Amino acid sequence: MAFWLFKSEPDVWGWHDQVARGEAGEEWHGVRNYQARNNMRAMALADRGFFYHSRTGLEIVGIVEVCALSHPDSTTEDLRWDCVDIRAVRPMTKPVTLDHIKADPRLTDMVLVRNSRLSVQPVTEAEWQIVCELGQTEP
DNA sequence: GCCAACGTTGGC
DNA sequence: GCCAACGTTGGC
Repeated sequence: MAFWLFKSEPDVWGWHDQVARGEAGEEWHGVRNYQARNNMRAMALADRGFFYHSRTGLEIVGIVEVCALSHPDSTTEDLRWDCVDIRAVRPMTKPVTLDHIKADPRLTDMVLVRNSRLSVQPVTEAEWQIVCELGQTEP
C-alpha cells in the first residue's frame, strides 16, 4: 500500500464536505498539474492519504482512502486530466499543523515542506507513521 | 491581501 | 527547444 497527501482549501472543499460524502466518496477533480495527476494515476485501491487544509487551516485533518482508480475528470472535456475518488476514513484525533511538521526533524523531507505547491503528493511510510503518531491517530 | 515560487504557454 | 511573460498556488 502507498501513502499520499491531498490538499484542499477548506472554503472550497473541506474535511466536512468529504465526510458528508460517506462511503461513496467523491471525485478529486480539478487538478490541472501533471505531477499531481501522475501521482493519482499511480494510486491503487485502498491506498491511504492525508487530507490537508491549505491556505486557511494549514493542517492535516483526516485520513482518506482511494475508492476508485484514476479515471477522466468529469469537470473537463480535456482528456489530459484524470483523477481518483477518495472517501473519508477517520479524522485526526489531533490535527497535525504545518508548523508542527516543519518543527519535526524527522519530517524535513516531506514534500509538503519541500514543495508547497504540489496539491497531490506522495508520503513515505515512515512519514505516514510519524504524522499519525503526532495526530494520536490510528494509521 | 501580498508576493515568492513554481508551472505553463507561446513566440521566436 | 529556449525562455520571457503570464497565471496560479499557498504560506505568510
